[in-house]
Amino acid sequence: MDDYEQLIARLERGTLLRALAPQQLDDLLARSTRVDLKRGQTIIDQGDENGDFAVFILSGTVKVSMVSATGREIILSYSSAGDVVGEIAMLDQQPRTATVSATEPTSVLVIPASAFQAAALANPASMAGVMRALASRVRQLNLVVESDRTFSMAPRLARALVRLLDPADPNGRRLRLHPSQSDLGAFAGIARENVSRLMSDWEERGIVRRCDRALEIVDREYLELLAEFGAEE
Amino acid sequence: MDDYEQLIARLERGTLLRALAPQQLDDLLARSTRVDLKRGQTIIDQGDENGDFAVFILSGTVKVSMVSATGREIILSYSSAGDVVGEIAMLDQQPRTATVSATEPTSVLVIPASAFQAAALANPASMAGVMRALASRVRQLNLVVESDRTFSMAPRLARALVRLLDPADPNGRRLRLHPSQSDLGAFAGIARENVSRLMSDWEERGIVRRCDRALEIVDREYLELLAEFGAEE
DNA sequence: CGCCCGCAGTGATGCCCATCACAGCGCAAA
DNA sequence: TTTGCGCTGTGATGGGCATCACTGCGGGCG
Repeated sequence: MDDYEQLIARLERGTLLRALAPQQLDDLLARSTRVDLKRGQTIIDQGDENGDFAVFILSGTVKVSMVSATGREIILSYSSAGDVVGEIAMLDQQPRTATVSATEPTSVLVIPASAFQAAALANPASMAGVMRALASRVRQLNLVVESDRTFSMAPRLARALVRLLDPADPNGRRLRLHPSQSDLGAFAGIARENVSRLMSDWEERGIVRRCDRALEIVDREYLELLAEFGAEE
Repeated sequence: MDDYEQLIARLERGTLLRALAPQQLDDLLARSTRVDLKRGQTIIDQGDENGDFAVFILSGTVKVSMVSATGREIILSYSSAGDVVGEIAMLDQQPRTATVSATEPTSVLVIPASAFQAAALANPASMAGVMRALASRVRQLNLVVESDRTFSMAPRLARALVRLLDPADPNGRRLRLHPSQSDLGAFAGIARENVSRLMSDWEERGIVRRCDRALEIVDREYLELLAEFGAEE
């Protein structure tokens, strides 16, 4: 395994396993398997009963989505290198509620529940990180519910764009990835046509800009205000 | 402390601390303080920075709610004896995102973060229960997002009622508590007036019944189908 | 007792937004 | 090149539901 060092470097960033001691990490890696996904390929399927593994993202990006009873796609989140997905079903032994698929060539580490439990036993302190990660997921979802219930289209789309900003640089104007308008709609909870209309509007008002299929935020502060308060003052 | 035995009995039911050994439980109880709440009294305030405690409910019921940017109330959940609330902020050290207040006379146990951490260190296995509880919260919230985005009023209200059914008996027709129509609206994400309209409709169609301010489910299966699939077939 | 306030019912109004429909457009495969 | 497909822009339409406005009701409190 020649990119072992690289794996470790990635793991250092991750929330799940940050606190593992080196030999525990060795053990975990030995029990896990690396999988390379092509664009569009899924690693977890909604409804699957055998949810006995979690997925650690080594590189690339995945989208976590579900198909509602009416057939509409709902994108819950995008996750990229260093994140863990699929731990919910692994923890509570219920069927998968969401589908995880790669939005670009992506490699992941499939961690079986047994390996996770072994790591938890060997180093209980590492579970604090897991709990923190879960707590922030709950927090994030609370915000989504609030936004869905009280805001109109524009603030919701603004919030979706803010969530796509690279968390690494707090003043950046570049997005982590550039989904299609359909996906943006499924992420923000609005119809695709209205994504188009809002983007046109924002572009001519100088809030965003589009250079060859990529979106760039011009007035980040405006979008953040909109995302937080739901209206321009 | 004469109702000590009773406390223990409650704790046994709880998800948070089920796995604690007796002497660890003693320790946790010694570090915690019991608080009795009157109807309407709050124990956790949205926005509060000092989120260094969680709340274990000994008896009674609380509602977990937040006030959105537009001033509308959003009820995230109702919790009753044996549940734990407020652990999110305790785990991730962020401000409180929700308010917790009693809907009836309620006694709770305030567990400081330090006591929680001590219990975690003393008995790491107990953390598995905490993680499972958090996982099911995430799962529940995913369902709420799905429901908000794809269903119309009636299925959303149906889902709210189903969530208020007593989880203890799986075929029961009685609700755990009987909120006002305003609160039902805030729970289901619809306007109070429409709760009224839907209830009238359902009552004359024999789906629910109202005897002196209390609501009783008549056709539970109908509501469950509506809640799951969004339309009657 | 009478007052007031919170809760419930119900119609009218309007607007936000999903949906339908269709037209360009770039790109990849045939 | 031609065909087809996925993505994008834009108008028209209609319905669902929030909101407003008002009435009635009961119960707690002065």
